[in-house]
Amino acid sequence: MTDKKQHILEHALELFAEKGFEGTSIRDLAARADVNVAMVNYYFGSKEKLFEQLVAHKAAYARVALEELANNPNYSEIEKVDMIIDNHIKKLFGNRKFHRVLHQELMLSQREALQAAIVEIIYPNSLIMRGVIESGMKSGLFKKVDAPLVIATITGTINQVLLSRRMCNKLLNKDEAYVPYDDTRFAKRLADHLKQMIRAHLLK
Amino acid sequence: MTDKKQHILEHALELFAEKGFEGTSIRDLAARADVNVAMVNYYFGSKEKLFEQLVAHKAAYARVALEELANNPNYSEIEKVDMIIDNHIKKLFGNRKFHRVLHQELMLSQREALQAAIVEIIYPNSLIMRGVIESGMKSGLFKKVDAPLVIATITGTINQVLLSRRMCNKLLNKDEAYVPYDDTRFAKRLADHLKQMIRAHLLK
Amino acid sequence: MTDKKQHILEHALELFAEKGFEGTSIRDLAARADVNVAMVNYYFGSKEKLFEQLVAHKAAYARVALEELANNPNYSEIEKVDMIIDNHIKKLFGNRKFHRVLHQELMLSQREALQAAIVEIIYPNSLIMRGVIESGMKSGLFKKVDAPLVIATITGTINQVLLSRRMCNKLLNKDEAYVPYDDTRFAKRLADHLKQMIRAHLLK
Amino acid sequence: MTDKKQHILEHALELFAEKGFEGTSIRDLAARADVNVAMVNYYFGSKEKLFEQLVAHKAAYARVALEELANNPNYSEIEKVDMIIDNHIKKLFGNRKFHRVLHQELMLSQREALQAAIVEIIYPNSLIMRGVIESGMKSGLFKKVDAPLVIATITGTINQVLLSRRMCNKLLNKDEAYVPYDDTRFAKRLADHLKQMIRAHLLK
DNA sequence: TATGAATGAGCCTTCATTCAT
DNA sequence: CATGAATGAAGGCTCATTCAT
Repeated sequence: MTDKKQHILEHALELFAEKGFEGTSIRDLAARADVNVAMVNYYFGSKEKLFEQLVAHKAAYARVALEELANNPNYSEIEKVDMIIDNHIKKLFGNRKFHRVLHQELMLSQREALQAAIVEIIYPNSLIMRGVIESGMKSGLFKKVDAPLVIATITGTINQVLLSRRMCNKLLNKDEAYVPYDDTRFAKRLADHLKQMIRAHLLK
Repeated sequence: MTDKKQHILEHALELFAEKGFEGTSIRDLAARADVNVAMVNYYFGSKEKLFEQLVAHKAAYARVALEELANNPNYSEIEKVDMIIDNHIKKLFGNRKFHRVLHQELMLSQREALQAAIVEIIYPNSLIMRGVIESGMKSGLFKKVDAPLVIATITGTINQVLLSRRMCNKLLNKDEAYVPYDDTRFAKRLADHLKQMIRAHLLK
Repeated sequence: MTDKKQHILEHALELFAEKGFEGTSIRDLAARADVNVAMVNYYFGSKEKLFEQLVAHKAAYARVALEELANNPNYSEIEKVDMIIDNHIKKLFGNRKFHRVLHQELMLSQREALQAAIVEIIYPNSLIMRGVIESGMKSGLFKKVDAPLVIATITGTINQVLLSRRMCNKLLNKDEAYVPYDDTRFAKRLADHLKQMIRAHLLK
Repeated sequence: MTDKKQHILEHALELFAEKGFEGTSIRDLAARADVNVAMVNYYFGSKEKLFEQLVAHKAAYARVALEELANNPNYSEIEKVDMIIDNHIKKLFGNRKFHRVLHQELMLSQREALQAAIVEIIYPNSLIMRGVIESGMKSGLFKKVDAPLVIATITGTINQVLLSRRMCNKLLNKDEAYVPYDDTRFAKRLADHLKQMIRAHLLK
């Protein structure tokens, strides 16, 4: 992919995250990326296709494998859960703009095809988490729990603080200027909370 | 409020939930509610004000008596937590369209005033939950936990399954036609998961 | 005519003078006159008809007779010219809002029928002036002059200072807040100028 | 400036002169100039800015060398006045559409910024005339006169016949089809009237 | 007589997109 | 490969007017 396309995608991500798909105009985008308005259609065909390419392009990050971790026999299931939590927080915090864009789309009932694609991006990680949890249950290390909902808890808790900074800050009693996602202490705090809770829930 | 206004608000809620604020045009809205396009501006002044009124109107439901529950001395803190979970699931499931609309807006960095209003709607519930948890910690019933993040877990878990039916079904291995939110067994399943996990996390 | 109609016409005159016909909405008008928007159509049938009635109603003032003066044998023609000038200034200054409305319409090539009506309002006065001037020429008191253009000079000079206060003040080196039309000294100054010039032009 | 812009401006001038600023819609304008409705905003940004550019563009004609004439020592003041009158009539007759547009705006109390711009266009000419008259008074050639009002007479007389053809024809006893502004004999007649009158008024 | 509610048409503007170069 | 020019469609909104009461 050319640098220019990369450049446009990068700025598009920001704008979509800030203003949503409909709220972002090609003019906005061209202005922000400092390219001609015709460039977008020239490179991507349409605004919608740009959006799809953005998802496809950025999705790469999501496909870095939790898999290895899941298959590694050197760790116990509970250690794997801990690592998954750490890994997940790090990844989502680092890609929070993209993550917001995904969730915006997921929430709407338009662009169904894209939604399916997004699910395919997000779901594999869930599957791996599930594998670990079920393995833990089978081996007798974990209690019998509702694995899908445990996963919903892990991702849901992270999303809850990730998707709206305003809401997050209110919850944490922070002032509006605080950016929790750049604060490694907050990442640790969140990870600790999740690990502790999930351990209490899973371990016999 | 007149029936017509109610009527418009009801349909607007649907559309906003499906297509987002920007994605919904006044013409869409008028067509869905079967009124003249000028009606919307006649009644509400502008699309934005319609949205605000929608939030203000629907927000009424949110001010139900969680507070009474929290202050009721007949229940222990852990019982209160259970009840809060049940109450929360019921309330959010029943108003999921509105809830989706709120979260869409919350995710974007536009219409700041509206966001602040939304926070004011959602936050009080968090505050009450927090009071219960802290009371439980003080009384020695609960372990020392990160109360704000416990709340994030409760609301985040519910949101995770609520905000995207497609994602939820995928997670649960259900087919696409399944509507978990109308299935009381699913509500119970979710409540059980949350209660069990939160109990494990909170109780000494 | 009812008080209410009068009331509406009065406020309509102001608005039309300030903002023009197209620039004035029935809503503006209803708000300014503090009546229901439907009143205007109820009373006058349409915005255009209101305008026509406004012209017809206010035109009455214009038909107060210069005639008597013109036919009065006790005055010489030059005395009559002086009186016509004084009379004209007084009348136009006193009805400057209406006069502005007339000239706005006269300048546009819409509402042709109305234009004809406006000409009929203004023209008679010209005719009388013309009679006086021609009588003066015939009696040998006046030089041979271009009577229609003399009239154009009298009315044109008054209009020049009357139709745009901003331009008038600039010309007179007055600040923007000055309202020349309420200042009797300015009326006298204008009359003196016209009389002196017209006398120099007419008298042998 | 591109041909297309010129083209639009030309037709816009016509329409504004016929129907006023508010009375002219962008659709009218696009239809008359045979361009897309979006073109106007593409080129000018808004209807109001189009108008401003129209004024700015056409105003160029107004900055002709009246000044040189006024400063030319080879002519006496009365000769200069004569030349100013000729020059003024020629200029205004030749740009009567533009001139009507200016006066329409000048008459209304909206778009104040534009009015100020218009005054800046028209006023310099007045200033030059004034300089000539005052110079004549100082040199003893002219009587003591009210210079600003002499200018009001010159411009006012021309405007009086210029701004409404209908009124002008009525005054001149011409039929409605007559176009005085294309008739050089009428221009001469008007010039003769003004020169003769102003001479009688000014010269000792 | 008087008016709040309702409407279809039209307003200016911006949109995503296409095209000629 | 890149882009300024151009466009039809749609955007939110206001208009004068009508209607039921």
